[in-house]
Formats: sequence, C-alpha cells, structure tokens
Amino acid sequence: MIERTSIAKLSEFAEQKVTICGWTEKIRDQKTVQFIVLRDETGSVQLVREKVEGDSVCSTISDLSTDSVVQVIGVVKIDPRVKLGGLEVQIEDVVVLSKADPIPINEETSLDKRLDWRFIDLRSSRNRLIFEVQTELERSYRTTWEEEGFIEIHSPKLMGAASESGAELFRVDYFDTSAYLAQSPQFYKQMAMAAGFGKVFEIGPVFRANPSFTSRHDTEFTSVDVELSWVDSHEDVMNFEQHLLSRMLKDISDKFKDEIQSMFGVDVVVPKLPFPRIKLADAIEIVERSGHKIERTDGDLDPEGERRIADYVLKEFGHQFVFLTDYPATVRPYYHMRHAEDQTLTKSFDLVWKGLEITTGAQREHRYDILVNQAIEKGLELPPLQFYLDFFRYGMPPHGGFGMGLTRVLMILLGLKNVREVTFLYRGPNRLTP
RNA sequence: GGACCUGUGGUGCAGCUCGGAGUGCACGCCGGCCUGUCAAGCCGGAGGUCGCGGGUUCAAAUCCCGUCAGGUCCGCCA
Repeated sequence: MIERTSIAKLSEFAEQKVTICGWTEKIRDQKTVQFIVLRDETGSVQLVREKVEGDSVCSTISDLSTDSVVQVIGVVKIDPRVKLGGLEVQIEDVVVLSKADPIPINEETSLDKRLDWRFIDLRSSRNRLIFEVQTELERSYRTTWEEEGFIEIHSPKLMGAASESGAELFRVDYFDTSAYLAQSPQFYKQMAMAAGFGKVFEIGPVFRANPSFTSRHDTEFTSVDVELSWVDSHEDVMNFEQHLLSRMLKDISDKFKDEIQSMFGVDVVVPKLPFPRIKLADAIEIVERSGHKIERTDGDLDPEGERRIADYVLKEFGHQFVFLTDYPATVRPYYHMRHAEDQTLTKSFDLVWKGLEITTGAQREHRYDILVNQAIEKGLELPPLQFYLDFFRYGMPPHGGFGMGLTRVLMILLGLKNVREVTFLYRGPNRLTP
C-alpha cells in the first residue's frame, strides 16, 4: 500500500511531513502562489506552493487538470486564513499518478447523463454518503437479525419456473433449455421454513421484466427478504418489521443525522412503535372521502391513494409509516393466507412510507390442500409448481414474511425522487450500461 | 402497453407563439493578467450539421409531417 495520511486526519499532523493522495478538485494557479484543493475518500484539503521561476514542482502543478489523481508530499500547517478546515499542506513534491481528461459532467448535469458517467458522478461526497448510509442500513439490519437468531440464506437467481408474484420474468438461455431470473426469493425462503431454519433473511438481487417507466422501478434491484416460522398471524410479521425499521432509523440517525440534513435537507425521524395499521378497505374509504376517485376496479389503492393515506396518517397520528392490511384475495397471490372468518380477505399487508409502498408481506398459507386449492382458483398450472408445493407436504410450520425494496427505502430515507440516484448502477428497460 | 413532455457547443438553459445570418446567458475548457486564493477575480479565445429525414417558404432552431433517442406520470410492483 502507498503509505499515506487520510485527509480527515491531517489536523493530527501539524508541522509534520505527510503523504496524501487523491483527486485534484480545484487548481488555482496564480502569479506568485498556487493552490490545489485535493479530495480523497475522507474529505478535501487545500494544498499550497509558492511559485518560483523554473521550479519543476510549480510547472507540474500548472499542467494539472481537474480530477487528476496525484500523490503529494508536504508539511501540514495550521492556518486560520484557510476556509477549508483551517489548515493546508505546503507542497514539497507532486507526483501525477493519473492525468484526467476534461470531465464531461458537472453538478448541473441531468440524471440520465450523469448515469452514463456514473463513476465520476459517484465521486461527490453527496453520492458517497448515499452508499455510506446504505452500508449502515444493512449493518443495522444484520445486527437485529443476529440478535434474533436469524439465518442468512443465498437463494439461486436462476430458476426453472416462475416464483409467481405477477411480475414478468426474464428468460435466459440455459444449455439446451431455458431458465428464468428470479423475481423474488419467495419460494426458497419458504423452503427454509420447511427445512426448519426458523427465521431467515436474504439481501440479494431480484429481476423484473416489466417495462416500467417510473422513478421507483428498475428491472434489477436489491431486495431485503425476511421469513419467520411460528407466527400467529401477519401481525407478528408486521411487529418484526417495524422493530427492524425503527432500529435501523435510530442507527442511521445516530451516525448520519447531521450529514443527511446538510446534504439532502431531510430530517431522519426515528419512528414510534407501533406503526399505525389501517385495513385496506378503510384506507380506500378515507382516500375517497378526501376527494380522490380511485379509477382502478380491482380493489387496490393507486399511487395517489397511497400518498393521500400517508398524508392522512401523518396528520392524524403524526407517523410517517402506515401498514395497510387485509388486502382482498383478488389482488394477492395464492400463497397468502386468508382470514378464517372471511375468505375474501388475506392476512397480508403493504407498508407505505411517506406515500411510497416499500414492502409487501403476509402470513403464508402453510396447509397443503388449501394452498393447492387457492392456486387452482387463480388458474395456475400445478405441475411446474409441484417442487414448491412439495415443501408443504412433509411438515411445514405456520410462517410469514415480507420483501422490502432496498432502493425504495434509501430513496425515501434521503428524500430523493428517483431510485436511480440510490442504485450503484441502475438497470431499467432502457439502460444496461455502464 | 397508454398519456404527456423534452432533444440547441463538454454541461445547464434561453431563443420557437409572431420564420429573417447560429443570436444570448451561466458553468466548464484553453491562453493571458493578478503577492493567499478559497463559489477567486479581470481580459481574451476555442468549441454547434439547433437529434435525424422530408415538406411549406425567397428564407426554418422556429411552422407542418414522419422518425429516432430520452424523461415524467399511469398500468405492473418492492
């Protein structure tokens, strides 16, 4: 490794000689003095060099271009004149490790064009923060799972048959046959229940072949999936999820509250428990009373309805989250358990955060005969599903779980308008590169 | 898949209604000036088949038709 001091730690090295490495953010080449603002992963610092005729270091600096990668040896000087951190490094030597061509994007560039140059776009401290927050989010989730005795699984992404959730599938060549890319780990996390794993989680990619042209969809995204055995109802699943989320928001708040406020202008609110619950039928009534006519006829809420119910919950309960429960069986897959007293309603829920759906969950139907009947009722062909249905023939505990769109959570958390902003490399109907 | 919107130097825009020489602004880039800058400042410069094709016209970035690319919302969904 190159022996270097990170820029964030420079204040500990006053009057000492250090080596620092990074990207040249600004080069201000004046007649008698030269300044460079250098950035590494930890921050930015000003470098200075007195300009002398015929000095080779000075001419190296004069030839530098913005965003070149350099290694600098110099002495750290505390200097209150410097607005950037009150210190600077007096340059003794500069080595250009990689000279940059003119940068094709800037802060004003539209998202789509920035995505073409994502590796440059990600250099900004704002974008770096997104992924630091994502890392903390996943770390927090893992801490909860570890405390609660969860087992991590990695389910296959190549499948022989659809894991039914309504979404379209990508088909890929698979030797002399075809395979599908998994749209969800649904079947496999349920298999883990049959295997007696008790509680499992997976953070992994899922693929949706829907030509969805919106700011909240992608064709490949990271899904956070959880499944729990021995639940009494979907209420147990919601209780676990609200615990997971509130803990995560507390951890994010402790670590990044101020940074998120200054970079994104968003206040990270640690939600109170329990999250409000509203039955979908009641939610629809509330939305329609607010003056929004729901055009769709299948009994589900539309996006405007989700925003309105979120407004209502914020006003009535002062809460950013709301569980919408008891979806009609018509808009839920066959493996969602139905209420014993009302077969038209499922023991399922969506979680809406600030008006956006981030989760679907349910208690699953674990009784083989009922499950098969519900599949038939939905008009599904049984033979391709048999491997899945077999999970339920040899002892399956009652269980439930949920799937959470990681990018949607991050987007809402940071107050951003598009999942592309929070996805390392976005994949959509019109984008497969870089 | 449906509706709507946008394509103008490297980037972001204005110009389009009401046709008149590629006109303008900001950022960036190149050169010069400037004894400490720090959103640096000042002076100068380069850089464009106005997405593409056709039509109307003496004349099209501007009007009409087509086409391609991208976006937003809806549907699908996390």
